[in-house]
Amino acid sequence: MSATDILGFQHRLLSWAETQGRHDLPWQLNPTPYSVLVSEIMLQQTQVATVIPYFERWMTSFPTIDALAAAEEDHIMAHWQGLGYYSRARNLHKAARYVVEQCDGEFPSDLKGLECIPGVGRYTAGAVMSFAFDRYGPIVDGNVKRLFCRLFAIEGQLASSTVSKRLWSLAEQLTPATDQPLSNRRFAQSLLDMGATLCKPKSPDCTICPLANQCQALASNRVSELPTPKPKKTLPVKTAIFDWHLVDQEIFLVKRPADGIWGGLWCLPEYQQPLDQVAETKAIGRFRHTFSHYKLAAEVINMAQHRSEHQSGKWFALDTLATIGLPKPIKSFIEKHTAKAAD
DNA sequence: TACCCGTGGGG
DNA sequence: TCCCCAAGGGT
Repeated sequence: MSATDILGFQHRLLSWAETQGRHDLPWQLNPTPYSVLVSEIMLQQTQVATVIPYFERWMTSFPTIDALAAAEEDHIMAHWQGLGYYSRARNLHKAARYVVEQCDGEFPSDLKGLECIPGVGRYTAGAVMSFAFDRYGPIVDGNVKRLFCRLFAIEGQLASSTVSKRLWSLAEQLTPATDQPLSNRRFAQSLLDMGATLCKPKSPDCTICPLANQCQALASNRVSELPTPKPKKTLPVKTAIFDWHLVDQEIFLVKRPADGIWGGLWCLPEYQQPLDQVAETKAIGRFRHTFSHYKLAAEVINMAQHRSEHQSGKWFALDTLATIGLPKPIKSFIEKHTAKAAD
């Protein structure tokens, strides 16, 4: 694109966002590097409406990066419970300690420095640059990918290195330099707003799009075909057995290791063995759950002799479960099977 | 590169 | 019900 085309793009985009963009999201109110980081991590692969109440609670409980760095992991996980992708919460804790201990409490204000923070990749580094510092920080997220793939009629898998390089290259070119009159913060927000509310995955509003004139997908009637959809795969089904011990309104839970699914959360003890190899069991119930990459068919039983094998386990009073993090399906199962006690 | 990592909204 | 996919990062 010529320099004139780039300026035209930037001005049409920002002028549209001035009236049609989002200006009242909680993390737009008084952005600091810390609040921007928290919101960006929460927003990874998670919808805005879902994040808002989590963000509000988080900033109330952990208002500063020092408060977060000093917090207990269980307290942190309790605040993340239900958001999913729990490594984000653990990384955010690491990030706080990193900035406090390695950076003297001061956020790096350049892309390279930001990408050294645990859980911060190229997108998030650009977002912090733009939103927190109002400086040059190109961003390529799902919204930008969709918008650019249509504007420039880019075909091919989004995950491929060629498409990825092309998208980042475009973002670097189209993002205004730090010292230009255009605000980097407003530019980044406008890109996201355009992708999220106008250039939507399904039924985009091309008739009122200020960029329709230069949209190559629209010109060639390929808007619905771009970006190129991912090849779909059928999810494998895994089975799991969970052990149920409920005595005097207390339940026995085990803290899951950090690396696997539901890392860092408290859960019913899990067993992989076939059920018929376990003696003296009582059926409690079953549930199904779909993850991003597999389906889980779970059975919950009571195995009297197995509880003592879990040194890491602890008993929790049912009315204290809100103070720790539990996997959503486990929490739902416990609530369902202890509901009668509340009446 | 492709897989792992959650949950919920909306068509 | 099924499917896509959401302000991605780590490995």
